[in-house]
Amino acid sequence: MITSKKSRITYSDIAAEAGVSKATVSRVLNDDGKVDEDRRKRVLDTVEKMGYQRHRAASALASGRTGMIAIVIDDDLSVLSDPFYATVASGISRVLMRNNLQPLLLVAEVNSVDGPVAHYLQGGEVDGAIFFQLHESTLVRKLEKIGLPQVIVGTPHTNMDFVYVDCDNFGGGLQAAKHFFDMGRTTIGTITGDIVATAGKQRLDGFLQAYREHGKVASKKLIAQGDYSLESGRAAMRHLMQDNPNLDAVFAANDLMAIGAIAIAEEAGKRVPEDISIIGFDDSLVAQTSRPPLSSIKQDVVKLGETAADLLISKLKGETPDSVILPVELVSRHSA
Amino acid sequence: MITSKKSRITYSDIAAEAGVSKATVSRVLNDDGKVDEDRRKRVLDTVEKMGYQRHRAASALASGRTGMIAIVIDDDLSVLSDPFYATVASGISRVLMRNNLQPLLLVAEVNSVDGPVAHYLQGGEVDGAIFFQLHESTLVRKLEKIGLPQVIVGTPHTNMDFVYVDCDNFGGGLQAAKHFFDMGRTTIGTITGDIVATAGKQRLDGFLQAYREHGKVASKKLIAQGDYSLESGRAAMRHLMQDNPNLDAVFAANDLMAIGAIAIAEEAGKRVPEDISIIGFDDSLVAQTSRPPLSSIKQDVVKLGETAADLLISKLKGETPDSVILPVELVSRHSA
DNA sequence: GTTTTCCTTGAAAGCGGTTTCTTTAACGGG
DNA sequence: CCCGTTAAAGAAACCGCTTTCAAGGAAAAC
Repeated sequence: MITSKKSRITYSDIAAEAGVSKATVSRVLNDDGKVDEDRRKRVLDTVEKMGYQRHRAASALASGRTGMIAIVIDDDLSVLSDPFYATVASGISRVLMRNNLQPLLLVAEVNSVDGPVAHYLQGGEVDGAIFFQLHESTLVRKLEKIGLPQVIVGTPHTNMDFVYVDCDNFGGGLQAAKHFFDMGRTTIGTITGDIVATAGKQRLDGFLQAYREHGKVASKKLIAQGDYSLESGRAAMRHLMQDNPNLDAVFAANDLMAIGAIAIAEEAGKRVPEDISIIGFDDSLVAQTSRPPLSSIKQDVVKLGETAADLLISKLKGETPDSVILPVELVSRHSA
Repeated sequence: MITSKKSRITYSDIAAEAGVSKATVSRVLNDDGKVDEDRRKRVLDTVEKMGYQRHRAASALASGRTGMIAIVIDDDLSVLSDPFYATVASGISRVLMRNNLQPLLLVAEVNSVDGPVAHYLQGGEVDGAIFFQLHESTLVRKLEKIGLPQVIVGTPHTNMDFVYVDCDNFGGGLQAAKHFFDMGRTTIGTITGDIVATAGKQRLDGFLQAYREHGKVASKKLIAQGDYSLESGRAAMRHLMQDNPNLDAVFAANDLMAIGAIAIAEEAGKRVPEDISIIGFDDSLVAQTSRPPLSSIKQDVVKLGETAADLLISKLKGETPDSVILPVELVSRHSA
């Protein structure tokens, strides 16, 4: 046997060894069907024996399919400190690799419709893209027109028929508020996130729904706006306590604001959870390290990524999958 | 002008339009030099005018260079909740894109020398790889032999001549302990991280160095081992306080353990920072949300990623860059 | 038994760049 | 003014895989 220096093994080698044509090898390796079972087996054995590895670039060039999926993350500083993205990405990565697809990480300014990212995605360098929820969906819309398969992590604002996956924000708000009612709390406030964005709005809507289900209406004074930052949580809590002397429960749209709220409550001499119960959202690390440990609405973030990848793969196959809403769950710690 | 349906613009188009050969176009676009300035300009103008975009796969096939860089992250659950990785990755991504390279995200089990990741990296699918510090460096060693350019984020255990980038762990420990001495503290303890791993060991060594510079030696009772988890921080702090009644300062090798330490100190009736000062490491989000806010050693994590990418690009050019240690800085909050 | 149809198989033409090799042109020296 | 030398430009081969197309053989239809 002539061991060639270090030249890679190609279809020609396989074909020669297995006594078939390159075309047949290709058909076998791409599950094209229409191949005699004997030959098929022979090819597969040879592939295995010779340790063949597909040359992606060659394949991409010939077929037009690159096997690359872009994970597009808007390069906003707030993104960086949030473990959420890394966790979702790991879920995505796992599923894609299992399907022989490569996750391409694009951290960049996404806002412009003809920035580098836009060009890149339109240039046929990827077979599909997974976007994280974005404020500006013009790019997504444009790519949709072009026909690039995409999936969005998070609920898009505009209710266009994008395929997306998100956790049950509404249900989370509902559960939190219900829990308070079940505890016998009466004056339940909420600190919202950015309610222009969908997640913030839905969490608030769920919260309001719980009031409705109890035949009540949440007065405006019980709703304070935040922006997901610690400081905004503190400010909002100050307003809530000032406007509602009997305040005995607060649902914050994320953990950071919840922690700010706890701090303010205790500074005002209130005990948590005895006097005021507090529930956050995300069940992040800070929820566990806070004192008292923060009760929080938990979402399965890895699953979020896995689902996004599954949806995209489904689209790649030409199917038209429905968007997915993943369930959330209240993790009871000490604060509620 | 005949506008072809949607066929992409190729070298042939450029060549025809500019009145040169494909070869010349290639030379211009790859900075091969040796091209007449006039033609060069003409080609570049034409490229601009026609909105040409390079076809990566074709380029990769012909040249053998894929333009892809793997970012390899060991798929360990602990990874997922740590924003560190995402932040580094964003730094990497930014620099790579600027250099027309693509970051490929590989989140997978890295440990095996012939697992899928290993095969992938050896298969010529990427031009280089950036590893996050790993316990098992056999794979890296193997790839080094093969000649794949790689850079490691974090200090490798084995002091082989891998190129790596890390923050100044030693300096961080040193600074923290020095700060305590400068404050007039006398009984300064430390809670170590995993001291089998390099970072943990170096932070401890820096800490010990401060003692030495003050002509003292830290007794063994002042060193408690942790494993970076909140609970281990609590346990270690209990030991420290028990063994050292006069304990008045603690340097913890990460923020999470520092927060555990604060909790234990306060439970024991000590005031932070009046009775006991505490400094953590990482300056993570939890340092800011903790009460009292945690003083911490801060590293520039984005820079870490950018540097890693710069180093790799340097290697790609055939240079042999030196490893880099980035400076750290003490962020004073309330706890020290 | 012969003709038609269906289906598997192989040959070959790309896919869009890169690179070697050859040609052509320019320049300087004798 | 001619020849040798050097440098830039072009032609063409090639990278490894996919896919069309035509051929051939088996099965089905007549």
